[in-house]
Amino acid sequence: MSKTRNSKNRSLVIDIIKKAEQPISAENIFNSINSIKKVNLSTIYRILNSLTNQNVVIKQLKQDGIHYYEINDNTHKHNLICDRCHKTIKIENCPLKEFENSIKQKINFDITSHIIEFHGICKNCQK
Amino acid sequence: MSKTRNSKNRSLVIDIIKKAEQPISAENIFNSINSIKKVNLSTIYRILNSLTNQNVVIKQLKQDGIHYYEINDNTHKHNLICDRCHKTIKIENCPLKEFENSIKQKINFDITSHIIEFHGICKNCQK
DNA sequence: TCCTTTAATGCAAATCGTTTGCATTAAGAT
DNA sequence: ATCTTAATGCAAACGATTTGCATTAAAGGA
Repeated sequence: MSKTRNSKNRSLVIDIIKKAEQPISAENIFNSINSIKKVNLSTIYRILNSLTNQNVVIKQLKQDGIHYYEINDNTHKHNLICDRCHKTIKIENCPLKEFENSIKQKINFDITSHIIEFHGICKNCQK
Repeated sequence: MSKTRNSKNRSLVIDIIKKAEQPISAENIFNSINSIKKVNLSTIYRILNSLTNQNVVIKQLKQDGIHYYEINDNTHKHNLICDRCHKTIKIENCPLKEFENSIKQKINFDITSHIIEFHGICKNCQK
């Protein structure tokens, strides 16, 4: 294994993902950094893949065909995506723990991971 | 609205998706049809998009970056994907109904749809 | 049945997010 | 300060899907 160097871009990317507080796309990160200094998109992708492999961030492909990244704080969370304002709301408790247990008991399928995409309309946008 | 014609390819595609009994990709369908008669991939995509818009089939983008199609029988189901044999197991009852209600009550977010991707190891492959 | 209309198709090129090869630059260990 | 090699920029490639355009073939009416 080669050692990961602490490049400026790498820490910039981490900072931006942290600040975002929502899953954020490569292009978004690219734009954020580019407003400060010039970077190449492929650099962003390489950094993101490295961060993903090292479990620093979690990568999820959403139904819009774009990968979104968020900090991996080792808690299992899900997001609610508002289809009107496109904001994402974090929810802390995962509703599927018991379900996964019951599936294990019923049909002996061992669920090791799950990805959910919730869509709907947030409180504000319902007005 | 223009009227959809009952082309041979269209009904072939529907048949193949039905027979598959698993979510199936455009390329899979393409190969199936091509073993019988010559078709163009873009034709398959056009048929699939038409079927999706007419709610005849349901389209889901999975984490592998490929769209999978299954017949829409208007029941809400989910699939368990075995990461070893890559088979898909259908599960009939959705575990998220109560959860969605509780979210509505707690934070007044109105969940209109959700997509789940369960991964794990099936009964057979655990041996 | 033959005509007419227009949806369906084939083909090639375009799209879009992401990845890769290669030459250059710069971390960070010695 | 020097050396090794990870990080970067740039352009080209990638793979799934879409699109433009010319051609073919359903399906309704004469």
